[in-house]
Amino acid sequence: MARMARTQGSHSEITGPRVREAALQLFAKHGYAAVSMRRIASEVGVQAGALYNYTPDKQALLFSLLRGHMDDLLAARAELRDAGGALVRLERFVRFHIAFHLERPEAVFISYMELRNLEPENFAVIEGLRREYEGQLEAILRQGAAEGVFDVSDAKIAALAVIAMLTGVTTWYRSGGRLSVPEVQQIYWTMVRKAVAA
Amino acid sequence: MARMARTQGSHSEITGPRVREAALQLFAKHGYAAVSMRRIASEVGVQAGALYNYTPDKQALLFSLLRGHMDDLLAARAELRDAGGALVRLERFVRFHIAFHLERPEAVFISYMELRNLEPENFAVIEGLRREYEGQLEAILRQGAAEGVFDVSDAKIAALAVIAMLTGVTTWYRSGGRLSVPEVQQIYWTMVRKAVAA
DNA sequence: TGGTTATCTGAACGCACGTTCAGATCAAGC
DNA sequence: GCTTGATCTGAACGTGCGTTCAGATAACCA
Repeated sequence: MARMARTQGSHSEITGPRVREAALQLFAKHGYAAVSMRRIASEVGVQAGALYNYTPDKQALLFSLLRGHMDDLLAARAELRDAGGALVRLERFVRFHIAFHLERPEAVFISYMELRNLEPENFAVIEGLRREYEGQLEAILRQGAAEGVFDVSDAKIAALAVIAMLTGVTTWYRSGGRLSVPEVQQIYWTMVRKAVAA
Repeated sequence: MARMARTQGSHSEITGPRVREAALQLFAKHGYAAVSMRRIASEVGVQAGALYNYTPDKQALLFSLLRGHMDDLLAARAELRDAGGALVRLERFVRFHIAFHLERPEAVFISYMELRNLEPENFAVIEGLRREYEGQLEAILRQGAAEGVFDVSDAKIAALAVIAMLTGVTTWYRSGGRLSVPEVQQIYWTMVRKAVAA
């Protein structure tokens, strides 16, 4: 006797997140274009058609993942206490950035790699959120320059350089490896502090 | 009257490089998996079948591009004078890395993005070449630590951090923009020098 | 318990993919 | 100028793609 339609225990609150999680992992591992809807469905344990209960199409699924990641990033950053002198603000930023990014390496990966697979208007949205985040670091660097504790000839470039350096941890860090997250934070914070110091 | 086969002016010395160049540009812009052989062929002005005079398959084409890029990188680096104290060696490395990478942004891009589309044994080759390059910077940092001019707690991590920061220039630099290459080199060299200074 | 809605299957659609190959045409050397 | 080999066309192959949808079944609610 064939099971032909709605399956036992099926629930959108369960299947929905599983679809997103499977897509995230597969996109990170193989790339958006290389992953088929059928492959995502098979990971979830469902037929391909069922995915369309959760996304209007494949592109929207990718965008939703990137958008969610950027929203999470900005929300987590907004929850951080952010008062004080430029030096302590920078230290908080550095430690936050590393911890946040090491917690979700797949989302970080696709947020950098799959931008080009976004339709132009979707791309613009993500790009805008990213610039907002970069702008926060830039503001800290400017504050420090004004306070006289930092010496950066170009705050915008310095912000991009620091973020590139910090985000790079996701390419080599392996949990359970030689270094713990706090140790990594300490190493990078030391380098950043010296790099921008007056 | 239909032109049916070999076309006028066709030459492997001409078509071959054009195939590689078209593949490089398209892979960089849209990603390996998203670019079809037909699309590459159309860019070259040829039918898809003709590409197979120049590569056994699509995967080999990608690998050849990455391999060529890494070989170019190591060869160019090897041509550099590399004697002297750690400080001047580091400065040479930084300026070289920026100049080299800004000259071939597409190759840099795919060398980082399309690694996951390499078959395991091809991946291992590229990974090995990359480690060799990273090792050269690491050695400079160790030398500087021994000389007492650098203070880096972990030379391997510091090397990766510096390379990530430097390579990041390719994501924002636009030729004809606000900054010239020498200006960019100066900004980054200043930050790197301070970051690792004793 | 019965009716309604949410969820999923299975099949189908047209299309594009990577790759192969026989045959046509051009370039080059004698 | 003819022959030979290099180069390309055009068609074809099987496969897998994203997406749609009618119908079947489970979950839910009155």
